[in-house]
Amino acid sequence: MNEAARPAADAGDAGPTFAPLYRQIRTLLVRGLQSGEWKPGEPIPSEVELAARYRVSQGTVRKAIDELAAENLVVRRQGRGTFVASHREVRTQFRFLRLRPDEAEGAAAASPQAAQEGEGAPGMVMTSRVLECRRLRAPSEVARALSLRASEAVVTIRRLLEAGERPVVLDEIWLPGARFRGLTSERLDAWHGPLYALFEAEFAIRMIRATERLKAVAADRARARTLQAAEGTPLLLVERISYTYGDQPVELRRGYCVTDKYHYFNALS
Amino acid sequence: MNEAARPAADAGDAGPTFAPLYRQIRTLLVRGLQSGEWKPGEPIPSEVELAARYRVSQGTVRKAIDELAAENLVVRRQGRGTFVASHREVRTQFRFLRLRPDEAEGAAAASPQAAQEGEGAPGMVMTSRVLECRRLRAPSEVARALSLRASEAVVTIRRLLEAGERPVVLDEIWLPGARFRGLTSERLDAWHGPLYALFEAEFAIRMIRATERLKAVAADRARARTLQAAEGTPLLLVERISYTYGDQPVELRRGYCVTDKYHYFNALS
DNA sequence: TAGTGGTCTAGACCACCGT
DNA sequence: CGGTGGTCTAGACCACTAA
Repeated sequence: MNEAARPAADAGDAGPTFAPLYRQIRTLLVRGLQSGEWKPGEPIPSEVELAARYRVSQGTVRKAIDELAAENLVVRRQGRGTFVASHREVRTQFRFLRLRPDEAEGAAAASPQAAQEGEGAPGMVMTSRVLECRRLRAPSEVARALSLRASEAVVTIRRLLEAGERPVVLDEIWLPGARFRGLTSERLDAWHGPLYALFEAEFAIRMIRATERLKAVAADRARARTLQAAEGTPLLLVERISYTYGDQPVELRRGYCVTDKYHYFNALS
Repeated sequence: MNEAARPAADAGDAGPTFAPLYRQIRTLLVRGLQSGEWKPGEPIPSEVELAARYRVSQGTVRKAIDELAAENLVVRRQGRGTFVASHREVRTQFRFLRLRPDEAEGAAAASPQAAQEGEGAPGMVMTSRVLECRRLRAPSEVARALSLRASEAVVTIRRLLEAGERPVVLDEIWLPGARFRGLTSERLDAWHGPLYALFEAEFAIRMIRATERLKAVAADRARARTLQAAEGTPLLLVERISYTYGDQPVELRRGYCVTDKYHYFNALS
């Protein structure tokens, strides 16, 4: 690929976009992920193989993959290959769960380096209890967040995260109904593990990034009761929108957290 | 540098550490930043010059600088050079301020791509009012957070961030006294701009990363008054520890935020 | 125009992994 | 052992910036 027509990959054609070669390759790789050509947990072709396929040097493929790895779309494993990231693997399982117990941070405090990465959730043994799961027409505000037409079908889930007997988080979740056909209370009860792993395994939807807005709010009567807290207790409200490939919003989630013994962790760099 | 003794830079010697060449170069560059050889806002030597100095290829220097750029220690500017990052520049000024007004997110919501980066704080015109600045012996808990000996000298600052007439954040800050000699209330009043820019300009201390723990708490009597809110109002407590080069903690800050019209923004990826 | 970072290539060798 | 990602080099050309 170094004679003519540089700014357009000769395989597939990434559209009339002018971008460095490695970005075009990146786009092609993302398409492969999005289309399911390579599934979560599976390896993608080796660098030399991809270089041959796209008629570019290995270095160029490498730079494309570097970006995907930086965005956690893919995981490199020396000597083995490059694998499609999955919420089913322990390593990345709790990537989006930032709530941690206040104590047990001894290690983190001692080595700030380790705390910097949002890695792992030590001793985070929380059990999930589904309170409700039903289908309804999207409230306008939910429809807006999920880029749906007004009153399109959505699935809503309410569930409680508990540490031992102690309720910690009340999640209220909305999902586009069209993408989550067959999601029922029974299906949820039968699943043990992170929700995102279920979505990935059963509905072929992988969350790749999210934005969150945090506020402190007072617990209303109902939520206070299910969280076994006093009405008016300050709760940490975490409003999240999660996106799949192509920046498509596929989840709106509001988590109400009791933060007397837990905190939301974040690293700025 | 390709005949002998690969795993040790021949200039300076980064210690008995075995690491890829580019990491050793990276270490040397960080030392240059830390020692003040290159100051915030100034350019570091060009890639070819550094390659010559350290006797490595330009590609190796490049990879080292890539990492520094990814960590925001340095900023690349095509055609001009690579510059030491500074809190005085508009681009990176509010890198650590995650509080945003609820509305005015139209743009961010429309293009999630833009919202992903913590870039900029649109229309964030908050004025700072210093309520208190004095020196005292560190409470044990503060000493621990800042890695100081018990009851060593610290400076404490209390200040209010206001949007118009409306108090939004009450900050309680602790700094190691030894590093901040001459920091007084007058000095703070005379400064207009971010605190971190002042620290950088007057005390040669650059914050490069931070960790935060967020909780929802009820406003006590005193804080409720200074925030012009009712006692018991839910406040978002942001407890931050900031670090300079070498992972040295140099600031403990507790921010109490009124989040009825503002929220804390975060992007997960 | 000269100097800077940005892209792309080709090839060498190393470290790690599974068989 | 062969295959994979990881490092390092050398050189070419491009895009941008400033004088």
